[in-house]
Order: sequence, then C-alpha cells, then structure tokens
Amino acid sequence: MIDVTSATSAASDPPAAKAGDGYHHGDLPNALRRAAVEVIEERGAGGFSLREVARRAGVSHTAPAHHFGDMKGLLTSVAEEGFAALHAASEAAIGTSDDPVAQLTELGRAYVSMGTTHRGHCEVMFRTDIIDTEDPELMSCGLEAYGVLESVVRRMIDDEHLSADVDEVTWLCWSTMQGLVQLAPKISMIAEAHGREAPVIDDLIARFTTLMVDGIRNAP
Amino acid sequence: MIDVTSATSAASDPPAAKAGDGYHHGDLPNALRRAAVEVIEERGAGGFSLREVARRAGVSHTAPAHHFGDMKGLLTSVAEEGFAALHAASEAAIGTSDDPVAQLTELGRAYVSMGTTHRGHCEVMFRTDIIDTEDPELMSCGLEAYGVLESVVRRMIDDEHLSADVDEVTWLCWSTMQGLVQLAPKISMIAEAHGREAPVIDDLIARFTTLMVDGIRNAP
DNA sequence: CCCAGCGTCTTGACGTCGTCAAGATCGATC
DNA sequence: GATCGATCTTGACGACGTCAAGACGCTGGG
Repeated sequence: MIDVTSATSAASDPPAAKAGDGYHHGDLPNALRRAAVEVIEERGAGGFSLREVARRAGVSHTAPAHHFGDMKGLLTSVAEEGFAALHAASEAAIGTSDDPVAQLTELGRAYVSMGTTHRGHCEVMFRTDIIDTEDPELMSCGLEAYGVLESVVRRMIDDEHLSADVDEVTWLCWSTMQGLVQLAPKISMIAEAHGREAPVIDDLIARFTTLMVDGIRNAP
Repeated sequence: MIDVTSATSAASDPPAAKAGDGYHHGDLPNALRRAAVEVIEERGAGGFSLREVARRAGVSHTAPAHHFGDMKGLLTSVAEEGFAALHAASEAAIGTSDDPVAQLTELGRAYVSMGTTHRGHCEVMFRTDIIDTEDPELMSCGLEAYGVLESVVRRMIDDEHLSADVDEVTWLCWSTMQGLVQLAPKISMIAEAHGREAPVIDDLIARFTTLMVDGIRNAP
C-alpha cells in the first residue's frame, strides 16, 4: 500500500526516513516512483527506462530492483499510486454535494482531470502488458475507486426508484469518462478543425452526464 | 496509403510482387506490418521489437528501416492500417440499415469489435509516444473513420429535428465506445466478481446506444 | 552485349537497455 | 564491538534501435 500524501511530497524531506546519508537513500521507493512518473510524462510509456529513473533518483542502475523486483514491479506500483489518487479525488468529488446527479458530474470531472494532473500514472494504469494486472494491491486500489462511482450510481437509481441496472449504468459512465480521457486532445483538435474553439472539458462532462441521466430516467 | 485488402492477405502470395527471389522479398512492407501486429498481439506494445519483427519476416534486422525509416515509422503504418480497417468496418456497419439509430448501434458494435479482431492495431492507434500522430496519411485515415460516425449522428439529428449539437453527440458516442474497448475485459471481470455472468458486449452496446439516444432526444 | 545506376537487402559496429551475480556499506542488535 | 540483515554498487551479459558501408540483382542506355 502506498501512502498517497507522502508520495506526492517534495523530493527533499522524505517521510519516515533519514533523509539520505550518502549511501542509504532513506525513501528510495517514493523517489523512484516520482522519477518514473516524471520520465513517463516526458517521454511517454514507450520511452520509459529503468536506468534513467535510477539516474534521476541519484542511485545506481540496479537499485530499483531491490525495491520493486523489476521494471514491471515499479510500473505496477506507479499504477497503484494512480488508482489511490483517483480514489482520493473521487471521495473529494462526492463531498461537494449531496445530490447524486451532481456527484456524478463531479466524479466525471475528477476522473477526466486525472488524465492531465496525473498523466504519467494514467499512461500506465490501464496497460496490461507493462504492469502486473493480477497484483492484489493494485486490484484492491482499483476496486476501491470503482466502488465510489458504483455507490453514487446506486444511490441515484434508488433515490429516484429507477429501473436501470446499477452495474450497467456504472459501466456506461466509466466507459464514457475513460474514453474522454483518451480522446480529449483529439476532440479539441477536431473542434478547431471544424472552426469552433475547443470545448471546455468540464462543461462537456456536465452535458454528457445530464444527457446520460436523462436516458437512464427513460429506461423501460 | 495502405491497401487494406492486401494487407490482411496470407503471408504467401504477396500481391504485386515477385514472391521473393531469395534476396529481394517482394512485399516486405506488408510482411513487416503483419509481423508487427503479430508481435504486439503476443507481447503487447511494450514488448514490441523491431529485430523480432524482422526475424519473423525472414529478413535482416535493418531491413525494416529501408521501408519505414525507424520503429516509429512502422508502428505509424500499423496504426494507419488500423484506421483504414476501422473505416471499412464502419462503412459496412452503416450498410446494414437505413435507420440512423440502428446504424449508430452497428457503428458502436463495429468499433468495439475492432478491439478484439484488431487488438494489435488498437494497442497502437491511440498512442502518442510510439507513433507519429502528425503523419498526414495517418490523420486522413483517422478523419475518414471519424467522418462516418459524424455523418450518421448528423442524419439522426436532422431527421428527428433535434436540438443537440452534432459534434458533441459524436464525441459522446466516440468516447463511450473508445472507453468500452479498453474496459470490456475489466467490466467482464467485475461482472463475474459481482456474481453475474459477463455481459454480451453487443447487447450492452445496444442498451448504451438507446440510452444515449433517449438522452439526446430529451435535450433542451 | 554489358555495364552503369538504383532500389533492395545484409553485415558489422556503437551506445543503451533490463537483468543477474557478487561484493561493498551502514545501522541495529547482541 | 563484532555480527547480521537491509540497502546500495560494480561489473558483466545478451538484446535492442540505429547508423555507416557494402553486396546483390533488376533495368535501361551505349
């Protein structure tokens, strides 16, 4: 389990560590995760390099192996951190209102904004080839984030006594937001090619959400 | 521009070529694309290797460079082939009916089924780090496929005199199907974890589509 | 007829990569 | 104050992407 708060703290002042005595780093795992995200955001997941990560953390090229086993282990840890951050952002999002529909909108905004605020993490979280998708900690982090969305959908359907299937509505919202994360740049490009200015993503999400909610309320 | 029909033909009987005289291959570009897709489907985009592709095509490790420049060039060509296949599948999908809503459903099914029938291509098509997204041929192939969806959405909105924005509805449908491609395996996993059998994706797409269309008809 | 030119493909080399084995360093514990 | 385990380093290996240089075989002009 990764501590989300410490994971995003500055490179100096490592928590629960001796701040580096020259030989022993003190908080190498977090430093490596930070460096890994940095490299991915600069070069993409395809340009990732364990040795470059080690270089940026100021350690030898084999140091990462002692904490993460191999490249897959480090990237899996980055993905786990991403899901933990998504979970935290989701919890914060539903705290802004008591109305399930408003919560759904905020959840969508939180999800899509993760694509920009945690771009490095997102490039890794849904890859099946470079991370270990069977990792128990990764799966539990992912399911926790999923649970937030599901519970909001369930409450909306219960509150309004709708006939829609909770799971399927959850999947619809999830898919739409997941697609939006990936397509937002292309959408902006197409909008400009069509002679209109790129849409404000948060507004787009609000309209998508109300549109889907309208459809859900209309279910047979 | 890649000829989609020849690109998927068998390894033997290369079209418009001398079938390999021992030294000169005859149809190396297509053979390399085929091998590339094969490698990606086996190992994922992260396990891709130019040398392995060359090995499978039976040529030296530098032969691909003469046709595609570098790794990015070959992968861009694979992505282009993917968009061309998507375009073809989209055209076929809208040919099954005259009703725009039915066409929209079929378009969604064609899109999502691409994720399994052309898994290797799909792993590359929306990556920004390992392909050249500025490539003119790639962009035109992508826009052609996009145009099919957009025209169906436009016809639906026109036919029913709806107030919804054509671009935004197109983006909604695209995002949802794009997310579904990526999340389908996870959705099946979650369904089974919830004690229900994995959903039939084609049915899910039909329900998602009618739900979204209901929302579109309800726009202010 | 043949030979010059040109696409096509190969050989060989370089630096970088991930990983493994072996050893060095340090703090905690007895 | 010696020992032990956790932590990190050094050095090596094969595989990778790319570059330079050269070999091959068709084609067309003398």
